[in-house]
Amino acid sequence: MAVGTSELPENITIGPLEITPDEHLARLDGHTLTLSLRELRLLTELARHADRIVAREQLFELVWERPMRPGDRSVDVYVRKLRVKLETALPGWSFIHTHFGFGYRLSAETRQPVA
Amino acid sequence: MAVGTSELPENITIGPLEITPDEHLARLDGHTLTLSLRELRLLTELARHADRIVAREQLFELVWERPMRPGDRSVDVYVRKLRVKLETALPGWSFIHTHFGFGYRLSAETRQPVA
DNA sequence: CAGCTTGTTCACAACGGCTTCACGACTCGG
DNA sequence: CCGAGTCGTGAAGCCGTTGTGAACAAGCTG
Repeated sequence: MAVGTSELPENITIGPLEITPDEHLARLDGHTLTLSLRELRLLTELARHADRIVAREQLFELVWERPMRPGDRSVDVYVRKLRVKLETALPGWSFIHTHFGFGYRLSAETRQPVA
Repeated sequence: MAVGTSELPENITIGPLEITPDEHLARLDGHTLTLSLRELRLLTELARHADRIVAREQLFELVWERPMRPGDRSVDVYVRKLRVKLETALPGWSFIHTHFGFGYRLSAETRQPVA
């Protein structure tokens, strides 16, 4: 596979979460998620920076490909949408973690021990 | 693998759905479906890409073997016809899933937990 | 030719996605 | 414990996409 020409989005696995940006597809626990374009792109960017905090502004620019206007809440709104869909598809796990004043971080964590 | 021209269609099984393109035949839950040529070909192409999203245009070109004109709704209409026949033959399951802005995806899912 | 099936196209209804706003809950420094 | 700023959340409005029923044309069969 040629690497480096232009950043090809590749498959990403974060615990039970698998993302295949090429195919506009994300699966959780084997179950295909129904995501809108923005939702998928946001999830993809979070996943590409898994376990690291991504600043809200950086996240916006990666997904929306334009600078974020001050006070724009779009990222929050889409984080919410993703959280709902992820929680629905796989209850008991949490993926998107808020870092107050900084941004968000993606990592697969079980809220309860997997009993 | 060469793609497209001379590939012999093979039998495909997607959950309770079995397709035998050779015999222009599709069975659902043991029940033989009555499909027109277009319907069968559409279903077959969806099945060949099971669990993946097939873009509307790609689907059209696979089935109609000519480029899709902008605004052509044929795929939608035939998806509808297939959905009706599939639902009639096996209520409670859904097979053809819409991915807004991209296309369709075939996978066997029960709407209600199989209690 | 009459009747049926298939395929195509259209028009309108219904739905989904994106953006923005409003308000309440929360966090943190002091 | 307070206040300012940040985040969570639900909903409205607009618009493009998809769902749906039906009309119409073409071909086949008896």
